Amino acid sequence: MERDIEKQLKVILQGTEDVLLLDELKEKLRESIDKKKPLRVKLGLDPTAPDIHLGHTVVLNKLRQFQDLGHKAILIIGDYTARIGDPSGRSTIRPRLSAGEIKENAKTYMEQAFKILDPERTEIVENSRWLGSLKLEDILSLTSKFTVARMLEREDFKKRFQGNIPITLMEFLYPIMQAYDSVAIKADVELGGTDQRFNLLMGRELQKEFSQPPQTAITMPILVGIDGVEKMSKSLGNYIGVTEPPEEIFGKIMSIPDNIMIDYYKLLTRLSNEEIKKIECEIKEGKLNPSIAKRNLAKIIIENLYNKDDAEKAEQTFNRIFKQKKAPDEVKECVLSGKDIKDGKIWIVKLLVDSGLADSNSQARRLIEQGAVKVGEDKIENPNLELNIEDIDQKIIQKGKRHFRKILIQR
RNA sequence: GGAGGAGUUCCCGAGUGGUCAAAGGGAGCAGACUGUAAAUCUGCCGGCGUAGGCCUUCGGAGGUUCGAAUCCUCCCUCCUCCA
Repeated sequence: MERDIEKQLKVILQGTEDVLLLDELKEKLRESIDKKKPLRVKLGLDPTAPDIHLGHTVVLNKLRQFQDLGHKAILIIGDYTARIGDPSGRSTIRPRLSAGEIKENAKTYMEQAFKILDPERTEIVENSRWLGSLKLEDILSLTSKFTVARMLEREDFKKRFQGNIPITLMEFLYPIMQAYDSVAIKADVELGGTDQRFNLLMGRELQKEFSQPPQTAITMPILVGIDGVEKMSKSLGNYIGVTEPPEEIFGKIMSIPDNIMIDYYKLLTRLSNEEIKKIECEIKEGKLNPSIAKRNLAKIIIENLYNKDDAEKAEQTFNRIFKQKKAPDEVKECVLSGKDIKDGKIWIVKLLVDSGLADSNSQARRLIEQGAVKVGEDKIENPNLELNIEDIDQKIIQKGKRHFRKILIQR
């Protein structure tokens, strides 16, 4: 029994930032094992954007681990809360979304979340189910349980308040609604990023008000984006989407700064602490080449989202392009038709723009001047060059290291 | 309701009558190098033109002026303070 608890704990605690409270969690596990009753583990996702990225998967992975330990995952689609917008970590008010947008987003969210979760052991609920039917009376009753001072204890609210940056009353309501979700589904555990700490704690408090045992709050570190600086987010453009093609993911992982690699290992793979420590040490001692470690990381991540084959292929493509400096097997095609061809010739600048390799003539010209353009094996140096279409049919045109187009002439 | 402040090129941000397509930083792209699309260094970074040059841009619309991102008028948006 004790060993069982320890075993589960080890998995659960992997990579976590904080557990409130750990002793409570142990008790819950004990009871769960004792009565063979799985824990109800809550994760709320607000469908505020159509795609999920690796940042979201940190917490999804944790939920998956709970599932693998036999617990029940309860995924709350925050279709109602999305309309308010979580103020966590924000310095400004969020733009509000329409019901239609939210519905669309929720759909893709689900599909993508199941790249990680086991659908068999997941319960999905939309929080509009209970939040939507609350009456003003109910809301008054809920809000009466919390004080303004308590709200302002929260770091981001405090900062905004002190910095004279507006906070709407609606935003104050957000944590309360999220807390109410926990009451509604009787959560034993709630997962979230560290920025969710306050919201998770509110859940505990509200559950107590409703005479429920308070949920254990487990927070996961926030994943830093591929720029290595800001947190991963779509709006900052430093993200890797879970639906991106394997080759793209591979490349993006290879482009993360070395110094965040270990964090990625910790948060995006299910390797044990020991295994990760080992990798870290070997890199430090010079036994393991960081680029190899990064390759492995990329493969593990792709394997989780796709499968082993795709991971292998992605690596091969990468090798082809960067090691052998060759075009990949599959190259986007660019079909040229009559209108840009004059007397059987086409201007190189035009070709670059038409194929989408350059945004404008000026840019294309600059690229050529910088020696970034190749047609077939030949580097192009003259921006005024006119190419015979006979010579370039089926050839590959390349911009920089990694952008290729195969030319097809349509007659 | 009253008073004040702000809106600049993808983002941040400098710029208060000509030398402004607009400093600086970031992002992006390219080149060199490498262990990688890391790091570092260098270049490019509104559009059109082979080029001289031309065109469009500084919240919007007008106006003053030989000339405006910069001055004036009106409008729009955002923010702060007082109530």
